[in-house]
Amino acid sequence: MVDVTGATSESKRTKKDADVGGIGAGQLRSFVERIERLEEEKKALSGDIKEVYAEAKGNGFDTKIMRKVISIRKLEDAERQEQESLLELYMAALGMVPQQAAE
Amino acid sequence: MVDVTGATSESKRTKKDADVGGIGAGQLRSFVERIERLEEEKKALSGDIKEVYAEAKGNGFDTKIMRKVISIRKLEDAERQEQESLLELYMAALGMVPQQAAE
Amino acid sequence: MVDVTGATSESKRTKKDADVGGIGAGQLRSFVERIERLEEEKKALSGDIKEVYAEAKGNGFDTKIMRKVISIRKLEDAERQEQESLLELYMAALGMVPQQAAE
Amino acid sequence: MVDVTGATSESKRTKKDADVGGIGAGQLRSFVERIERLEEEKKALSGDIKEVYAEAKGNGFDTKIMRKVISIRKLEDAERQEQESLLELYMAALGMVPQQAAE
DNA sequence: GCTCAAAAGTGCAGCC
DNA sequence: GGCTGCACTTTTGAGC
Repeated sequence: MVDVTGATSESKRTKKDADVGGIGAGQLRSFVERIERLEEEKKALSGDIKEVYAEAKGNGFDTKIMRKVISIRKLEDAERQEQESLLELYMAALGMVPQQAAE
Repeated sequence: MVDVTGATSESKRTKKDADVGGIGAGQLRSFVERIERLEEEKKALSGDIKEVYAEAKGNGFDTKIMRKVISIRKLEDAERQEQESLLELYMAALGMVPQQAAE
Repeated sequence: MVDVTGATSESKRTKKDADVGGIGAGQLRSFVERIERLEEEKKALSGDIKEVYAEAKGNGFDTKIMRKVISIRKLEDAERQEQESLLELYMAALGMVPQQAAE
Repeated sequence: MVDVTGATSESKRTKKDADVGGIGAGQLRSFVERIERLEEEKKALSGDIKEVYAEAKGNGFDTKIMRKVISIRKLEDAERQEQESLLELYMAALGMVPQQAAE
């Protein structure tokens, strides 16, 4: 049998579930479940977004254009942040402290 | 100027923010903001997942294999759901009604 | 004028069709035509598939269920391949070499 | 057991593989296999296309731009066909016969 | 015509 | 740091 932990173990004693391959299988299980839980939440959010688009369409809006608008706003936001980080860089280079870094 | 609402308006009165193009711009704004909020939450979850992988890696696990394991589990889950929907389909084909349709 | 070859050329002499932008335009043309030919074949196959479904429907089969069945078979096949690649991954992690890599 | 043929049968005798649900299961199997074969060929072609792109990249071409070029050519071709079919329509309306369909 | 699912294209992260 | 492979997004096509 192979090491299902995915851990780079060197002993590979394969004792029991709680300690397989020299590294905690229970720990691995924990990581995997946490990730799967988070991915489910992501999936749920995707569903929510889909619903909002559906609702918007039901109110006569063109979702294709909406998506475009949102993507543009995202781009602009990214640019803005880019500019801000550049500004901070300049300020740091000039020995200035940022008034208040936005959290 | 073009109609940025994406609404299938015919009047395009462009009065104020609350009513552009014959359909509520405020309503559109609301939809857009809801979507952007949800997308932010998704992004945050992606970050969380990334962190978990990093933590796992810090504990000696091979993230590449972990990802593979998770993808397989996802596949198995997908197949299970497929089986269920197929069963429903067969039942429908046989004129049977589902005992209780899950809401 | 811009470089339509897509090649990372530095000269941009734009002599003739056989040599544009310092890199063979004829070569590019060849690649493009090969791709377009392959895509046409793909499209033809899609048409063939459509025809088979139509024929099946003409013989009294429910194409919706057929599609479902086929998708499930595909899923099962995908999972099988996933399992195999996972096995390879495990073996690699254990420093084992594959007996013989299937061509 | 349910009717796996997907056929809209009313008898559902479920005799054996060659005749399930009143309609030929063997026939269904034939349809399914034909479709799966065609889909495999499609997949193979996708792989071929991928290879051509890789080869082009290896020769210094920018595949992203290549894809753009190809998509534009496809669009232009669609437009051209649109024009031609319109022309044919006009000619038919005028009682003219098409000389010979352009290759 | 609208909705939904499959396919393609794009962008990103991990790896060499 | 370039590249391959992967995930997400977008687009296209089929079904109802």
